[in-house]
Amino acid sequence: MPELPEVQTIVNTLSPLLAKRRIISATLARRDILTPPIADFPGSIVGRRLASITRRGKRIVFTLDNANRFYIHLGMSGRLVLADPIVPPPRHTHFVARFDITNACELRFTDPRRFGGIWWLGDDATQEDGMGPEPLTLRPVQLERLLSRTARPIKSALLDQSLIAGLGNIYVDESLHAAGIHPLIPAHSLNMDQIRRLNRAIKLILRRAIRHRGSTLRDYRDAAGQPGNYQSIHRVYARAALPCLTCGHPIERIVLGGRSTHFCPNCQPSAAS
DNA sequence: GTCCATGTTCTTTA
DNA sequence: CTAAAGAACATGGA
Repeated sequence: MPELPEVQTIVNTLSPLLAKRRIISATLARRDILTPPIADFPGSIVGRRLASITRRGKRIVFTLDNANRFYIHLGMSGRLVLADPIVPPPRHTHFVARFDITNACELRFTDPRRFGGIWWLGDDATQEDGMGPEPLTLRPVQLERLLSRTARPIKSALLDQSLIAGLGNIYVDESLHAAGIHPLIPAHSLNMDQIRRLNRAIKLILRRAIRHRGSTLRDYRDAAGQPGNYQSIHRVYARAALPCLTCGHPIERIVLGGRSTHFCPNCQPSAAS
């Protein structure tokens, strides 16, 4: 599924095209992707202008001109694509919206597995969203604070959206490798030097991934329907048994918290360095 | 048929 | 109480 870089790529494309535009039609093909199941979601957004499209964690947040907000989460297989209405929408297209834009295109939310969906937030901007800070602006002292509170493996801690927002399985593995930190090390036992390295590595990896328009393993597409390019330069993710691109040692794959976890036992020693 | 998948959340187990 | 493991959700590709 899309993680922060993929979601940011979509937002970067959609925002200049759709911000300040008016929604002229909306179709919710299946109600069960909407949380909470408000009575008339299309009726609540048609006729309004989009004030902004932004990213928060892995969420794509739409703010209307009347301060109502909703967000789309892409789950594992979700896509949010602008397409020519002449072209029939693919299977599993659950939501479509049109805007007062001159070039004929409509916004389509398509999600076969339906782990994603649309969440209606209403106009209360004060409510807590339950997510931790954004990794791209995180300071080492903040990261140290967050990690000091838990003995879980560092990989599990970084995947926890309530601790840090936006990281997923790919970029946690890539960041830990870039920082030279073993995924099983308890989060609270990282020393300050490791935390600074990790903080730097996360930002470096995320920025690089955004520059390459994200990673496409299978389902991810950007808002124009194009795959990302970053998957071709993953250094550990999905490279089990292949030589580490840094030292040549075979990449190891373990299962941690039910997720595939890839690391180089040589570059990422399990004992504190 | 099997296993696996970019996520989240709930339940079970220890 | 905490935390880790496991299962569930649903679809499709290899």
